[in-house]
Amino acid sequence: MNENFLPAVIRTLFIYKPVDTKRQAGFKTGSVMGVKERRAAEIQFRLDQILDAARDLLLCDGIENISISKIARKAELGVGTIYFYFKNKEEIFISLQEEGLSLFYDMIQKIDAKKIKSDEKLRRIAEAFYQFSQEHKDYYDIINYFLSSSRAFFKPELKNKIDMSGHKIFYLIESVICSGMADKTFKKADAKNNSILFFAALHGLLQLKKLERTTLASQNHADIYAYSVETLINGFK
Amino acid sequence: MNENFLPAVIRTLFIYKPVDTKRQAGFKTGSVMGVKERRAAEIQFRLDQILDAARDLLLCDGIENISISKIARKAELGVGTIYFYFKNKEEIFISLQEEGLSLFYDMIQKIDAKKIKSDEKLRRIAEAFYQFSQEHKDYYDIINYFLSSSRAFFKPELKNKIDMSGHKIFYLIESVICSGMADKTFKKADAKNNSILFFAALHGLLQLKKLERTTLASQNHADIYAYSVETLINGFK
DNA sequence: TTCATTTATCGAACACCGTTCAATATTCGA
DNA sequence: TCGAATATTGAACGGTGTTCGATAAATGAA
Repeated sequence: MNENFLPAVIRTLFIYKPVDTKRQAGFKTGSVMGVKERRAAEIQFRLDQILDAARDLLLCDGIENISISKIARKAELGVGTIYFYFKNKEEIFISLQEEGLSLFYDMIQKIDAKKIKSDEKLRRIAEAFYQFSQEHKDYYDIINYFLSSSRAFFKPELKNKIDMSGHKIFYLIESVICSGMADKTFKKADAKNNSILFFAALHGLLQLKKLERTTLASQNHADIYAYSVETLINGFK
Repeated sequence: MNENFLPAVIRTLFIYKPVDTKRQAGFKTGSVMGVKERRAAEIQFRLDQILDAARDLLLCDGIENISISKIARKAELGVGTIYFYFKNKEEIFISLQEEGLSLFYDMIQKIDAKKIKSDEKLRRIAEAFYQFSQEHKDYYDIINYFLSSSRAFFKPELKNKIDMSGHKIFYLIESVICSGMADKTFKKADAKNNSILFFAALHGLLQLKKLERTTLASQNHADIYAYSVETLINGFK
């Protein structure tokens, strides 16, 4: 049956899913919402719909198994519609990466809020990073997707979106180190550089996890990680 | 023209390239080489032929633009032939990665051979790593391809091949740190753990290079790297 | 030499992928 | 009510990695 031969109103009510889903979500023409607002809400609805599908796929099947056609099928949309809302696959990935970074930020932000010494904060942040890479492996994968991609640089606008979320994390670590220097827990040094070193080292160590049991030999990776965290923190003191 | 209708001998001499290339390479039937040896040499010849093509593509067009069909075209072989000599694309990549690791090993091995203090050796190794990531970017990319892939683990046999080359590098760094501990340049500690931390930190820092000028803000990446190397080495003292 | 077996080569075929685009439907503002 | 703008679609495109049956060449035993 070719749906296109049905009167539009019938299609809208019974077949034409996109509109139908919007209706279900409670969008109404009328005086409650202005036209502009409703449009904005509808666009947001579609963006969420697509990202929900993409996130499902990420968390279920892993980053390697996300494809536009799968996203489209799961979101009950056509492939072309995806490209109406996102410039390309990378842009969808960036949104998911932002979710991941934001999730991680929340974790370390809670640690920062605690009334504990700076060195202990760093220790717990490192612990949280390790935990994040294990328990939210898929989000961690998608963060790595950008961090370790071989394309030399991102297009400026994409880069900015990525960096917004990343910057907050670096900044938090830097501020922890800074206050550690203020209360003499840490010796005076370049806090920004130290925060980058700290993060980079943890990141590098997590990447080496897959060499566990061969190159890293009998060593237990978690032990190496814990040892390294202590060594780094001691270096700051 | 369908080559298959030509008598076999004609095809062999004028058209059937594979045999032709082998001939050019000087393989002869006869008493000089045993049959087994010649076969082994021919196989090696094909392996090299394929890897040469793959390496050319890697160094010319970058890791993202290597495809089996391109390798086949460049090597003047059929696609199927590639799969007769390599199980899959990953296996070709592993061979190239081994080349890269071996190249890097040679660089740091020369440093290790010098009669300089251990801390200076580490400094120069770090420098060499940075240099390697810049001047042999394509080799560095293909090393990262495996280090940062999201597939949880490699099949055991592949893993072993990867680790053979990687292990030597870690071992060399460890031995430098070890002898530094012996002559009191470094304080006593777990040399293996320290070597892993050292390498992981450098690796992490190099990955962060692409955040230069945004998340890393105005900071110059080379400066951060140099600072970090000093900080790490000081931590070992 | 003959001839079956093994080894080697090939490229079409397969099932995907990300992306584009003309066709079309819907909504909007005048 | 009627263009214009917006939204949706899926087929089509040119690519990917991999498989496989057809076929040729080399081998070794009879």
